Amino acid sequence: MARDKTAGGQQPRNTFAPWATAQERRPRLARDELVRRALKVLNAQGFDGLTMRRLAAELGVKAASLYNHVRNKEELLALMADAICAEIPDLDRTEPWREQLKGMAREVRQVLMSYRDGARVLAATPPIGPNRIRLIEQVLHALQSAGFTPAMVADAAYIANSYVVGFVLDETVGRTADPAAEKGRAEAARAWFKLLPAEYPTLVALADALVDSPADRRFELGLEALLDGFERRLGK
Amino acid sequence: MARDKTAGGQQPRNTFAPWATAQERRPRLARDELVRRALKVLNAQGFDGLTMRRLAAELGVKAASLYNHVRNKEELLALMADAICAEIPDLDRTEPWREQLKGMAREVRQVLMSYRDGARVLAATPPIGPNRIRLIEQVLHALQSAGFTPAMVADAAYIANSYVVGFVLDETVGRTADPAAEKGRAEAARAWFKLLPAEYPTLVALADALVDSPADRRFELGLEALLDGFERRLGK
DNA sequence: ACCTGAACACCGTTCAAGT
DNA sequence: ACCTGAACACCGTTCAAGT
Repeated sequence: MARDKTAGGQQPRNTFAPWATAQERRPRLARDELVRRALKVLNAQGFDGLTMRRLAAELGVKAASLYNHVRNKEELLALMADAICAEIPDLDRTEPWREQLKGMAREVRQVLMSYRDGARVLAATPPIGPNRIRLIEQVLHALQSAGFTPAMVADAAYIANSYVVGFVLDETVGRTADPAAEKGRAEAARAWFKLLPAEYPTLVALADALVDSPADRRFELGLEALLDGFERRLGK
Repeated sequence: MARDKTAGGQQPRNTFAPWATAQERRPRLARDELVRRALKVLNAQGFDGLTMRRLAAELGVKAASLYNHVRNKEELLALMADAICAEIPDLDRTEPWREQLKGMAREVRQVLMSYRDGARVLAATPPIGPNRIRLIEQVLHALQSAGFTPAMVADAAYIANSYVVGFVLDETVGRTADPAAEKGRAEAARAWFKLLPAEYPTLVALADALVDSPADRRFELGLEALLDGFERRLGK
């Protein structure tokens, strides 16, 4: 009873496990579909709204069924993180190391921003998926080829990753999808800054600069600053 | 019934609300005590284990009572974040701007690391408490006095904050309190790195450098790199 | 002014039972 | 091989009721 509530469709009734009857067992497909749908729920509900029960409902299934495909929510999140990273393209090895790292950082930020709370998924999850490792490998390679020492390669890669994810995390927190609401938030912040008591003169004076600082420019600035610092240590 | 389970003590039975009978109403004290205890629960149980119900138990009270002192858990977390920031000392205005920022960054990291999941509390919370604002004011002042443009002051302050919090967040994730377990984790990571398939030659080659990179050195490196980058833009 | 009991609407996860 | 019902041990939050 109560079947077919999920989609409006002419597709098979249960879009999650139709292959079970349609052909050979293909557990791989099930997992991929699971993750795809989990990302859909993430975009619709946000990180805190992504729930095993809601994902199950999205799949037209009961929550307990999910545990046939995934050990627990932690594993689901790890799979989601890797699926997100799968969208990040390979580095272009023909470019100089600085350009390679810059491109990678921009791509990571862009992909993370294309999902609601994408950075939170990455931050909540150990970097063990094949796609994340692929990216790490490439960053390490670019730095090593540039002539950095092994210790410096390791540190620079860590730092670059933590900068990008931390930045997007910061950028995302308390953010809404609605651009009108965003504008309201900005104006409220501006007014709030300007009304601060006199103990905070610099903050009041810089209120406009703080509110109007575009995240894109800020991201580039921090990135260039970091790369400047790395470059300076190329001879070690 | 079942009173006095909380402490082992000769203090008043209910250490949370004794002032209610002891003297005038002092709601301020109650809030401070609430936050103090919440931080204790945080250290004992971690961010995910910090629960309104557990905090209530720690205070010898039922969960519903907490809502007399705090609007909701979000507000509690904001108060906790500000209490943590209260421990971070003022900048020393007699020092050059670089030293001031470096000192602040180190202090923030140190204080965040002194609490279990301290960085998660900061990251989950908007920077609106008086102590956080005090720190922002001081960083802005240091940068402005150094001669950076308003836009650059705003960006550099944002970036510095996001670097420090992001770094500690990264540093903390999946970490345990037990140093023996930490050592085990490191060795497992080393072995895991070395066993990666041949598509990841750089990662395998750098396994030792990656595992042995001390977080302190890494933090300093990223910090110096950022400050180098900022300094380079002093003339704008 | 504060605390409590009881409830509401949720969580993640397990497990015997079904097909 | 997979899904379900039912349960377990939790969540945050509200609200009428007590003192």
